[in-house]
Amino acid sequence: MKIATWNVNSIKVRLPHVLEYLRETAPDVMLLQELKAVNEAFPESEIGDAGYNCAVLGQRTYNGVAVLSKHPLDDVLRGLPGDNTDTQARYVEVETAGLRIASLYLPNGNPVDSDKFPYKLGWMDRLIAHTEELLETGSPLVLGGDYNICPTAADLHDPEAYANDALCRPESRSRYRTLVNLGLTEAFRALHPDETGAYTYWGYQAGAWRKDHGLRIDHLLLSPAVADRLVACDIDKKPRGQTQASDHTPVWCELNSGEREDTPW
DNA sequence: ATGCCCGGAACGTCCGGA
Repeated sequence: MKIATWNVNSIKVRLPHVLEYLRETAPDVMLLQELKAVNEAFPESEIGDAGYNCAVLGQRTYNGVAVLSKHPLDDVLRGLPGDNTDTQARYVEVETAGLRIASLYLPNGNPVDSDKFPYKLGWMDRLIAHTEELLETGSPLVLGGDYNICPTAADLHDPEAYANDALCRPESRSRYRTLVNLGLTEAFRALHPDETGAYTYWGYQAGAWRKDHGLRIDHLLLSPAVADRLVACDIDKKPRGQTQASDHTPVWCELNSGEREDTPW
């Protein structure tokens, strides 16, 4: 089965691209971020016609996340636990296809001298705490989305220029490592340990796409039982090259059925 | 140089994005 994640930067503008992507690549589960639309404006009927059930946490103007699945969706959790005063729509988690799976849009955190940076770090602390609880349940888990984290200097075109950026700051990266070190596998890096120049985001400004000045900030994190099933993971650059593209492009992974193919003793 | 481009909200121009 295939799982993909994509920050679409407005579901209203990007719906034709999303429908085309679903038709061409047919993921079992598609995680979307930056819908920039309220629940009522989410194109559930068009996506339903394409064969997908939807779990949506929308918001006006900013944020907004969704999980689309060819399989039934159950036990939907809307919002990241740990702060009842947080009104930003950045997390939705479901049970589908035998997995616990979340679509997340981690705060950007810039500028780092504003309250946005501590908000990002606090959100990451809540994500770590919630993930610890999820792992304790033993459910196979996938956490996918726009993490707004460049894990290492190998994950962006110009590390020096971003040294003090919230995407690269040590406070951000250390929390990301803590999250992964709970026992998660980052799918792309696990299968492409030495690849450089692999990006999922190219800004709209300064010809970044044309010059391949990108960042790898969209990730799929897998719990151990899911990582055991990982057979492929890659970045689909095609959507970023289309006219009226999102500034992000999809990342996907392929999981086998979980049946061991070797002969048991 | 925190702007270059883009989407949203709104109707002039600013905010947020990363």
